[in-house]
Amino acid sequence: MEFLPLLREIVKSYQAFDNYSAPHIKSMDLTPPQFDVIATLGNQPPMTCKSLGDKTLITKGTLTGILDRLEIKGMIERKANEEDARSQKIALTTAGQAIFEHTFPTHMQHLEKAFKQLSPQQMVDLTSALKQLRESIEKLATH
Amino acid sequence: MEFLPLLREIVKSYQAFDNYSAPHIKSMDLTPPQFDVIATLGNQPPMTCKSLGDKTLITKGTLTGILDRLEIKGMIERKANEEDARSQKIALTTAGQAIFEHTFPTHMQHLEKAFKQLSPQQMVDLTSALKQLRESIEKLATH
DNA sequence: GATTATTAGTCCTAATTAGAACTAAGTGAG
DNA sequence: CTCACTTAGTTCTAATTAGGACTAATAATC
Repeated sequence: MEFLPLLREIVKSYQAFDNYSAPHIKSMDLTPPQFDVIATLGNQPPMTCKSLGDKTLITKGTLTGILDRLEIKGMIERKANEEDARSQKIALTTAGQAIFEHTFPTHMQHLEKAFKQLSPQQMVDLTSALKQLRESIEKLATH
Repeated sequence: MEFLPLLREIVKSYQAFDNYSAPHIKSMDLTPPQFDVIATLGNQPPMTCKSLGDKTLITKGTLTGILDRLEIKGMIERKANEEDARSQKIALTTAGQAIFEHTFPTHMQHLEKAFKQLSPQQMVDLTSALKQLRESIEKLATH
């Protein structure tokens, strides 16, 4: 049971980050998943739902609703995929692009403050330790 | 922007853990928050919603619904609080206690496997690095 | 080439989520 | 004591969440 403090700390870190990030995103009239989608589409060629879901870690059933709301807000559009009629290409509209250009840098600056306390070396070390743990968890999950 | 890999890794680690943990909890006919509540009440004297929410990091509006469902399942009961008529004491029923005794150790064993790859020292280091980061984030959030 | 299997996305359901409004009950200042 | 303030929980709403059923289209196999 010596792993409990670590587990607890992972959960609390994640939630602390969320509690810090979410109000700022809300002040831009977006929800966190909506911002995530806009940020992922920004400065990228249009992509399929599948690809968007893989990058944002949002499952397909959830993604449909998020895209519906962004479409109503006029920020994204669904276009037919020439190469594969099963799928679509999701792209930012001009309005969505403008939102991206305004909100993305602002939010990155907001987040950067939270990480300023760590040295670059600490960030590298922490990242690689978490990665090792994650990969060992993922290995088990596929069994 | 050097913090992005770390941020990404925190999110992915958290989700990897969730993806590993959730199916096992579901196999015991509970949802993750329901299990969280049972585990928090287990081997503890009855506690108020407030206290339960603080420990599980579940907000009060959410907690009401989770407790409703656990009450319907006969696992918890809400009892009047003698000392303060505004609040209640939440307690495991006999059935809930039995579920706790069966599912808690089983799930701990399941989780332990995921952390076996890390040495005790690595766990301590990782925990303290995350804690430092979290505390610096929390300091900003209170502004 | 026909059949089978896989893939992409939508729709549906049950549960969670945060936050705000609301009620009831305790606390504190005068 | 009385009025303002705080606290505990419920209720409500809009959005997310995962997962399964479903449709349409593509790929794979024989």
